[in-house]
Amino acid sequence: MNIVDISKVLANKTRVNILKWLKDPEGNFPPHKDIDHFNDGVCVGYIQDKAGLSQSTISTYLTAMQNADLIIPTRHGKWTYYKRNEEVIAAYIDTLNTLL
Amino acid sequence: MNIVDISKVLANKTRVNILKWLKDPEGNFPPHKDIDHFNDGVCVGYIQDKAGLSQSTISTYLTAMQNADLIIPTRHGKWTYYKRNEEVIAAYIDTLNTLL
DNA sequence: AAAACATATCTAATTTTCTAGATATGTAAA
DNA sequence: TTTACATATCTAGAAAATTAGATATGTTTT
Repeated sequence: MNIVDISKVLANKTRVNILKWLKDPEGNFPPHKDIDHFNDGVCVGYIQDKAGLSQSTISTYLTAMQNADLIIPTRHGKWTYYKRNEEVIAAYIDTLNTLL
Repeated sequence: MNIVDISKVLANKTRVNILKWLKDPEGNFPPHKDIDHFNDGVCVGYIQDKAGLSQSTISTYLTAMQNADLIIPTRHGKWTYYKRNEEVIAAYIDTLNTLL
């Protein structure tokens, strides 16, 4: 858990929004076509539509967020689903609380 | 209180260190020559010495941190002292806790 | 008033981030 | 076994961040 790397992720409105949206997938995204739940998060295409940025940009963002351990990917067929890594998010805030 | 602007400040090791150091000025800096307390924080020169970066870089960092409302400047004679803005720091962490 | 000192701002070079188009890869459908 | 589709990676140009030297500003001292 790296404060600077995670802060870099949060230093961008779209990436902060993605984390917020993933907190309530049912409320923020349409249902998936292949599965009827959001247990593994949301597919890239939906996130892209909501963010209004290009496919490659969103993929780059998601990869950076995954490298910072903020989100967890799961492959379902041809889709990749991303969900929040609540442990790391909580640990980050906890660290800010004590160390900062 | 802007999440992205504050996160940009935290996206740099030296700036995070400055916030940490300012949490305990007595423990991290030598006493000032003109005054015998740290009520208004620490002068720029001491922060510069501790960080090991150039005067202009540290001044630029401190200005960015001040623009994000993370620190508060006070002028004493020819020195500028900087102290933490605890309200904004707490509000930032609070916002992360609920919104994020 | 001049010199000295602390800090801020200007300028500029280097590095990093942002962003998207083109292309590659992996999976499913025809 | 092509074709279509979803996502990832490559490439590259534009914008922003990093950093320091030079210079300006404000304050104190001589």
